[in-house]
Amino acid sequence: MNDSRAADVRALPALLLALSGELVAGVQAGGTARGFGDVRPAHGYAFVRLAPDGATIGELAEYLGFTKQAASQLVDELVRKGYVERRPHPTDARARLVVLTERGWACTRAADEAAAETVAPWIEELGPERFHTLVTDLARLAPRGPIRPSW
Amino acid sequence: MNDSRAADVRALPALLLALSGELVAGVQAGGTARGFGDVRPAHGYAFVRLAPDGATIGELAEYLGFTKQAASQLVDELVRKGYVERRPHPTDARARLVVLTERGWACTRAADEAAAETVAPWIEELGPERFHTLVTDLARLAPRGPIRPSW
DNA sequence: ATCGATGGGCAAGCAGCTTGACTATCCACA
DNA sequence: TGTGGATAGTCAAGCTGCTTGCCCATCGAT
Repeated sequence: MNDSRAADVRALPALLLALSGELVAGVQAGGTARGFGDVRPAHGYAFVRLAPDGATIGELAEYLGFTKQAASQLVDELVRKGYVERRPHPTDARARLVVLTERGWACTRAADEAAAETVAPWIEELGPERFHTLVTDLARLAPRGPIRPSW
Repeated sequence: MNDSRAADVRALPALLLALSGELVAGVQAGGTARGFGDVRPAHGYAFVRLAPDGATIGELAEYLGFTKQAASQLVDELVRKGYVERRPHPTDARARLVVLTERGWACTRAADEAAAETVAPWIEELGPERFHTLVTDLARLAPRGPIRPSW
């Protein structure tokens, strides 16, 4: 009994990493197939923060866990590729609000579709009930902070 | 019903990424606490391939999914830090076998401990049975290939 | 009006990976 | 048996994405 628990503990890390790796690869591939091959996974994490109402460079940097300078460069690249734009901040003349363009929203939707596509066979494999249990349990375990690239 | 399934599908990616991010962070922190702060997550993936019997540079490169040159540099760094050593290959004079040193094995054990430590509260939260179900289900879904850094 | 704190850009530097060219060795075949 | 293409690995150079250090403009408390 305790042996099997130890075996579970030993197996879990690899399983978790393998599965989340597969998810990232699936989203990447699905995004490319839909014409968004020029966004890297790190951009996806940024989109999550920018999606609802936009964010300042500083907020984005904090969310991603890197420097403002790096966040600014990342935004430069996304501006160049047409996914976001910098607007004047409504209440603070120092700050600028970074928001998604229409293409940015399209990319976000494509990523959601690609994710759903990647997950679909998992539902197939486990069946809806057991899949629901899995999601519920993961929800109990997962921290609620920002989702960052983890390598 | 179908609504709740769609909600599950939408929630799963973030949960999976959050949890595996937490795991990586936990292993990293636990490794640092045990005196192995100079290994990056990418090194960990290499250790997995090197652990049983060592590997050649080419095998390691293929496993990690990058070039032989990059694998060679990674090994250089690990040699410099005392985690691995290059030995002559027993049957092929062109090749060299990269194997873990005693410190490399110690680091591997520390990583396992740190992973177990990170996972422990999860068992606490779900209870042993439900945790076992979780691991079983993940095992049915996870691909069986190499574990690579995914960002 | 002043001054420390905050938002963010500029420039340089560094780490980790890729590409291309090269050497040493292997092994299949004439 | 020796010759030639394939393979293991390294050297050197270059690129990309991030950090560090510095700067200016604006904010807001006094």
